[in-house]
Amino acid sequence: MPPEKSGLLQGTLDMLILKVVALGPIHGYGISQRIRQISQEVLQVQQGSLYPALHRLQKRGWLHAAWGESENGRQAKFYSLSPKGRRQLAAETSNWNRLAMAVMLILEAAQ
Amino acid sequence: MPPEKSGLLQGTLDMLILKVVALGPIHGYGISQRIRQISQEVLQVQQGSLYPALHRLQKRGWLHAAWGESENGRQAKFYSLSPKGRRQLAAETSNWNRLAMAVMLILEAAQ
DNA sequence: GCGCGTCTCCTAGATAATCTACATATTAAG
DNA sequence: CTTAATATGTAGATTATCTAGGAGACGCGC
Repeated sequence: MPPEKSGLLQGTLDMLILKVVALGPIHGYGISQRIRQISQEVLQVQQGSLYPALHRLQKRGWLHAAWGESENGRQAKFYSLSPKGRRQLAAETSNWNRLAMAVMLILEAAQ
Repeated sequence: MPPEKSGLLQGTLDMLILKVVALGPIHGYGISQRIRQISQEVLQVQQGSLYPALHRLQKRGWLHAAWGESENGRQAKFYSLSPKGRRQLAAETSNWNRLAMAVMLILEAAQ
């Protein structure tokens, strides 16, 4: 039963990445740390999910990537949000809100 | 791009079904209607998702099924929640709350 | 009596996201 | 000198959900 060990809600990864990148240019490894940190250790992005997702988002023109130097002086690929990515983030966020509210309506339905 | 046409948040269907069944015995077709209705048309469960899910939940011992007669006098399979199913619903609900709160933390992170 | 929409069940195959597990290189710390 | 952390990546498995079918029964309008 993998659902309970899942560190993510399926379908939210793209949105989470876009949001974190929207806070400022950041490299892949940093994105996963930031998501963990902001979510207080609740959300954990596996590397096997992270990198394919980054490539996917880049391919769709939502992220731009450029090699640079990390805080520790290492080579790292820094991602930033394109205008298209910004629009996508807005769309996904509003969709998430609609759906999450709807789920809560069900969960709070009178016993 | 299927994410925006999705009538569901991936991974929540089992929980939604368990919750609706927890409100009282109900047949499959009724479950999908009820989810749509309570969610104010936001959540839409396709039949191709619904029936496999019901069989899955039954197989895991969370639901019990029995043939009966619907409100319209037709043959319908009525589902009810087993004790195991009740525990599962509680677990999934608390997990959902944890994850949904964490997602919101990210989405509300300072710009 | 016919056709149509709705109710109610079902399955097969496609799609796509995420995970596990692996591989690699560099640096810091012990 | 070896382990942990930083940083990137891929291949293959798993699994949920969707699309697109099929089927039977009932009620209603004509």
